[in-house]
Amino acid sequence: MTNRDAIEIFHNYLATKNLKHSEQRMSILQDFLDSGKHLTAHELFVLVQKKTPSVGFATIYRTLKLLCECGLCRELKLDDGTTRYEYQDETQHHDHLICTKCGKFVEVLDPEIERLQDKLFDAYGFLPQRHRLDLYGICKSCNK
Amino acid sequence: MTNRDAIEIFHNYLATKNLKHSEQRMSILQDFLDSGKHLTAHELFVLVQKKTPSVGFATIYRTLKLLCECGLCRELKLDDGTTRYEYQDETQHHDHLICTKCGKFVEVLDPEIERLQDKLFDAYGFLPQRHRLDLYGICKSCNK
DNA sequence: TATGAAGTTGATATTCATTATCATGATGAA
DNA sequence: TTCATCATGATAATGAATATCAACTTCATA
Repeated sequence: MTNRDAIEIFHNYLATKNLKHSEQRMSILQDFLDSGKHLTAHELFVLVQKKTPSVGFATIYRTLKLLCECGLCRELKLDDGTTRYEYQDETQHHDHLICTKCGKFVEVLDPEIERLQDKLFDAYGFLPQRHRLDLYGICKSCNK
Repeated sequence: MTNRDAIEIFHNYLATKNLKHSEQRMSILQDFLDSGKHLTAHELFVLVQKKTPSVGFATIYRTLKLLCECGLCRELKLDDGTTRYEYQDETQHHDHLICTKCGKFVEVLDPEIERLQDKLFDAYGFLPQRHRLDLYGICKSCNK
């Protein structure tokens, strides 16, 4: 999915909800797309402020909420209590390897694990909705 | 592991840290052990207050922290933002199936998934520390 | 069993992330 | 251009968790 696609998804979502465009929303989306992934709200705030200093903190949260609603963003509540937001390509689910020293995120996917998870849902009579797998460890460069 | 074992672990931990026993700590541990698992701090607070009304909120948090430190308790930060504490039998790691309607927790374990996770750590050169797998869905009784 | 150093407590203040409020400003269909 | 509606920034408010502090316990020692 290109940035253009993402922007269109956002526009369409605003349209269906009778919401309006705004410079702030576009600016936030742009920085969100351009930046590395897995930002905190505060980190995104700092990024956006560089180009659009007038943007307020509340608008960051409001826009992140919209992005989550339209599927472009995923909210990650980590075990250390922080919340991070990552750009989500709907077509590409993944889990995370997280370095507990430097905070590095690696996106991983193991089809076999995914399959076994569905088997677990099934075994307990659950209707699967989503899952959350975070693998915490120490990355190669931190482990020297 | 019996409750008696757990209490001994807690006592030993206090001893090694030169910490003291107290009625409050024992009362909290007892309720924590007796109750169902996966309590919020507030739920535990309410439980404890029934028997020991004078116990303050801060002491609940302080004691939960100690219990986590000595391995009797695991803190779960859930995707809905709530934090729950579960009694942890060190010998028995498990993951969770969580019903998004009624909040039911089912403890599950798939040795094959565990094995594949270690393979993932390995494939990316990570030193494994821990992981976190939450499966969200709708349980049988909520799906009727 | 009395002492006292050190740890513990409850109440409360504080912090921090997030959300709600509200007066003012921006958007866009007509 | 109008104007109903929505969005915004500033700020207040919330809620969970932690820090502070004076008063109270604990427990090793005398």
